[in-house]
Amino acid sequence: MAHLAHNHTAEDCVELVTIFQSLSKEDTKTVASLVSDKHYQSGEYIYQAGNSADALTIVAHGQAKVFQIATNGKEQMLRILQTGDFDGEAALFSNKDRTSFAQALMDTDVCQIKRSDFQKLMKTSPELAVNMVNAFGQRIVQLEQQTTEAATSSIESRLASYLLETSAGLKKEQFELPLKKKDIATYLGTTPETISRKLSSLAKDELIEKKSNTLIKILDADGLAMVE
Amino acid sequence: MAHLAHNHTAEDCVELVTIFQSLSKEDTKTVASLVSDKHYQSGEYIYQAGNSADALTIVAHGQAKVFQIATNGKEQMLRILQTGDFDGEAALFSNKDRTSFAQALMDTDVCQIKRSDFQKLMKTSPELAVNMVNAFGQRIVQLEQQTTEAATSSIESRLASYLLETSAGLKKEQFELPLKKKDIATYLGTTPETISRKLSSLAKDELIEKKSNTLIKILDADGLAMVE
DNA sequence: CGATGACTTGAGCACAGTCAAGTGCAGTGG
DNA sequence: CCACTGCACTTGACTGTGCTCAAGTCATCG
Repeated sequence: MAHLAHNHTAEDCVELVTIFQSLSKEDTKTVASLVSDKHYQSGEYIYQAGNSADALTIVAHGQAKVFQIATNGKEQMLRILQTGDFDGEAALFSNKDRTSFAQALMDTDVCQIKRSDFQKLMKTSPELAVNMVNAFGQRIVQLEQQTTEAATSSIESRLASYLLETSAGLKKEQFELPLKKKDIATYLGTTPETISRKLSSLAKDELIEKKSNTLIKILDADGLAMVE
Repeated sequence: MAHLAHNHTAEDCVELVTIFQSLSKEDTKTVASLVSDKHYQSGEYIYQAGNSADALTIVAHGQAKVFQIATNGKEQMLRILQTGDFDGEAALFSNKDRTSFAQALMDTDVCQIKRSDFQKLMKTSPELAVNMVNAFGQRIVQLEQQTTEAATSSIESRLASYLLETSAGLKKEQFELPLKKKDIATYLGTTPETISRKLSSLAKDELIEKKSNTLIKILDADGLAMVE
């Protein structure tokens, strides 16, 4: 299945990803022809630290987590890739090894473009290059905010923000937590025990309601935003 | 002085900055003609949050700190701009307002290129665009590491890493701290008091020597790297 | 020489991490 | 159909890191 030009998933990828939007029809075709696609089952690794980072990875369908292992062995989640998201910061600028892991959280289709192909493409399509710079810029702003929030806010506040973001992303006030508590914990730089306690605390303050173990309803969004 | 093409500082900027290296001679001239330069005294703000972010900022000579103010009012340092560094993640990809501040830490010369000029330039010079993507990629990797380290390591460990990085950057085992303790504190997400205590602690363990208030000598680099 | 700001040191406290025991649920096999 | 295993999660008790507040020292500069 992989490496077939113009197959269904490859076209999906090209259509899905913001950096490829606003490209000429011709460019779009070229991109599709360079894309290879692959399927991963829940729990499988899409790539691992130490792999040579030689491809841009696009999630065509599914969900994956990207994380690093700190020197002390602790896991730190960097981001969740949803359908349409892509990853390849490191992949595209050097021959260096990857420093992070990506793991499928459900059955997931991804597309990949080789670094060398992509760099060639950028040189011939200024549109694409500009889109790429813009996408990276947004990612940098988002990372800076994550860093700032992690360093200056309490866990409870970060958890509240996380719930608001998740709710906004799904456009629902009531939703299933898309991650295991363990994963939420590493995302927020804390432990599952603390997540559990803080969720109870937020529920006690009537800011959220715990419908079930994984089903959360937001009762007071403004209140959540003001958690210190 | 500002807005004069081909002036001395403008050429400095173009030569200094990695993203402009490996450009054709012609492109280099074009860049230089688009650059405006400005001088800031120690303590002056180069830009502030809320300003429209419409220019790429390059440090031609001097040093500046870039920081954000968290919602709870705490200051978080994002990075130090040294001679040759540039800043403009947000500046270059949208018309959005800035979310961060940049303040000169000494007398500092900066150059600026307007967002619109720069985007035009990228479309005509694929080389530049590729350089830009690569530079952003490196910044993203660095930010991800900063996030991971902040979330998973103790202050003492982060301080140790900071000292090692600073030492490596200056290529000296003995060096003046380039920042006030207050600034180091916000950089590492802590307080001046804690910095003071942890430095004493590292000195007691004979990993460093406090020659004076601001002069540090690294005694045991391997030991520092292993601080938990 | 006094004033200002940077830094240090100390005491008390709170947030959140660790460790440990227990609960609930899903999947497996008898 | 129920016991058993494994895993995610919860809850409790304890501890420690690092923050806050406050007082004191030191250095620089007018």
